[in-house]
Amino acid sequence: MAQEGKAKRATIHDVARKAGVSAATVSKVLHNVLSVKEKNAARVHAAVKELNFRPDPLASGLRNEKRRIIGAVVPDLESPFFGALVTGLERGFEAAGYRLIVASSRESEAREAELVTRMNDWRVGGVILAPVRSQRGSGTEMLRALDMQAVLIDRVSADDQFDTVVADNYAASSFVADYLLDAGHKHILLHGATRISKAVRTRVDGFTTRALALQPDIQIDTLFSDDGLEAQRDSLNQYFDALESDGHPTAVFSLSQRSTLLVLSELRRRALRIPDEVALIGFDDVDWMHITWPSITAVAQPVAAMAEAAVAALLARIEGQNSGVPVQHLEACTMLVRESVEPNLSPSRRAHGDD
Amino acid sequence: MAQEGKAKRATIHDVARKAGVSAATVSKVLHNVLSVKEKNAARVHAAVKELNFRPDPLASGLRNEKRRIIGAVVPDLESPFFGALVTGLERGFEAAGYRLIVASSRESEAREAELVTRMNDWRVGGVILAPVRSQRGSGTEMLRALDMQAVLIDRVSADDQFDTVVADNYAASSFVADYLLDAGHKHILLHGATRISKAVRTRVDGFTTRALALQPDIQIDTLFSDDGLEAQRDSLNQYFDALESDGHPTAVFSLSQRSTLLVLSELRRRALRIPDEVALIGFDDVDWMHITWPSITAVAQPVAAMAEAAVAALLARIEGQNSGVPVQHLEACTMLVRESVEPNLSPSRRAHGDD
DNA sequence: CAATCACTATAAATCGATTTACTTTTGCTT
DNA sequence: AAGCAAAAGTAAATCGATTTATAGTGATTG
Repeated sequence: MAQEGKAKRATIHDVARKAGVSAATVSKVLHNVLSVKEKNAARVHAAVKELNFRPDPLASGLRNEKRRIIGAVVPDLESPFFGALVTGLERGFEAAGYRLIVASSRESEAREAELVTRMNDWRVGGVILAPVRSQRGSGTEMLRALDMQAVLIDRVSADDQFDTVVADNYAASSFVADYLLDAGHKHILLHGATRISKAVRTRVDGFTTRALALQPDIQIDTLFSDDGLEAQRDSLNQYFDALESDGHPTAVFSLSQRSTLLVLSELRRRALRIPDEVALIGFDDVDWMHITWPSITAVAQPVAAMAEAAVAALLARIEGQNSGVPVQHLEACTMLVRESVEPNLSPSRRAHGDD
Repeated sequence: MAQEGKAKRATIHDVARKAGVSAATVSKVLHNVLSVKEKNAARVHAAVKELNFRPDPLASGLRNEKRRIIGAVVPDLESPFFGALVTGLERGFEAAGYRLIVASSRESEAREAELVTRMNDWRVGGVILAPVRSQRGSGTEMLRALDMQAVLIDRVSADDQFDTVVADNYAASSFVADYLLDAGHKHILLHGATRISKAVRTRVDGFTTRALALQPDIQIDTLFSDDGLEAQRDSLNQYFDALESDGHPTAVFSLSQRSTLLVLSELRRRALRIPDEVALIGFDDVDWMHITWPSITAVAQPVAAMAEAAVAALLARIEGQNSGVPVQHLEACTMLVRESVEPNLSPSRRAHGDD
């Protein structure tokens, strides 16, 4: 009993011997092939239990062309967004009887390609790739070269070979424009604090297009910086200093979580009251946003829906139900209305230059 | 050329044929065995390159007893702590020539045991397990039963079979006591906002023991709640309401990230100035803490050091350099001094009941 | 010149499950 | 009871790399 763990693993042949049948029969029983007599099946099951047998995935994978394994490559495992995404993917694939292998490219294109190659070595049935940069990166190229099944997610636009899944940044930002203009804002700052990616560009587009359509004379300032914390604080600081004489924006649309953090910090440092003096709305919702005071109105990315869509799309490809042209799945974002934007202010309090 | 990806993968025999040698020789070349003539080695390398050959890990794993693969099981991939931990582990093991497979138990003990079993099936060389609850959970039991090499991390105390790696919660909390008492605080709230775990209990112990030793008449309130957001806000609110008449604590030691968030929120709602009226120090450091205003003084867990220690400990076991009794690795935390605690206040401003 | 040693190289066995191709049983019909 | 199709069972091939046991090749030595 004490040495039980030391004993060599039972193989399918051990089970066969104990059950008095052949290895082939055991294999059939394990795979629910019907052509096995009740009696033998029972003996096999008993032997399996007694010997504590589990098939060796290496051996079984060697013979099979494809395995029920999916690989996921994300740029970063430390961010809550990708953490949640991976969790959702894992849940979805496991429900369908697949295993998920997760790896992080750590924002490196070279690693991304390397991981895709490795996953091909492991004969995964397919890959969910969240590329470092866009769908034209080296990871995607490798997927193409190796002729793998894959779904691209998050930092991509439509692709001519792979299904893609992205949050509907455009519609969400467009809605933010509606919301802020409806609340009476006429001078708005768009603030970004990351390298300008496909997603951020789309957010700016969506907002600006809609805002200008609604109100051609609106004043939209944009401020981007990705130089590290100090430089970012400085640039925000300088922006507000420069404005002092002709009035400040009455609302800020921060384009990422990090940006929201920076803007919030700057507004507090200047003792600008939220939402009275400056309203704030952020893209990306994070746990602390509903707990600050005031709580922050934010656009939540549909992580769960994105994971689900990606799972469904990849499984449809793998299991051959879908061999049509690549589809782009746009998942709708949700705006979580909290306290940092006051709806329907009287226009007078929102006039320009009345400081 | 266009169909290249479709072509069947090259095997070691294909390489052998192309190079005009046997498969065994190719294998030797790939493993840097010296007994191969320069000329043949060169031909093999050429053939490998030409056919774009990569050994099939399934086939090679089948023959070998153990593979250079490590499994990591963490309770949660959405938290920045475990995200960073996993990233550190991955970096460490890859530097040593091992691959890391990551999976999340999603706070379920059953899943934890299942994942450990699965990793054993995959013949990992060892496992890094961050248990859901403690070292006496089902994952650890499974590790024992399967006689696997493993290192336990984070939510554990010393174990009699496995090396363990934990942050030195006791020393850090003890230091926080020094720091707050040195700053003149005499009434302190300890606030927890998660299920009481081994780690949190140690934090309370460390703080209380030290504080009482330094100053026996100190007033330490403790408040714990894990009932969900609203209940947590309520309990904090009630605590402060009840105190109104006989003065409030002049400092709060929040015992987790979430707790810091809740306390911060409540203090702001009550318009209590930080650090003038109430000082705040938190266990766990998160990105937003150095960006709020005022920024939050916090104890940072040594994630990188923990990952490094776990990697080193496991590799030492696997590679047989260490077969001694299990060791507990205590990694020192760092206190990041920011603005939410004012050092060395005059005692008068800190007196009780002067509101 | 035969014998021995050191080096290279390889054929074949091996790992464990799956699957193919084939044999044996069983069940049913006439 | 013979005949035959369907069902049940199995031996052996297979997947691809590694490794063992063995064979070949020179070179060196007694």
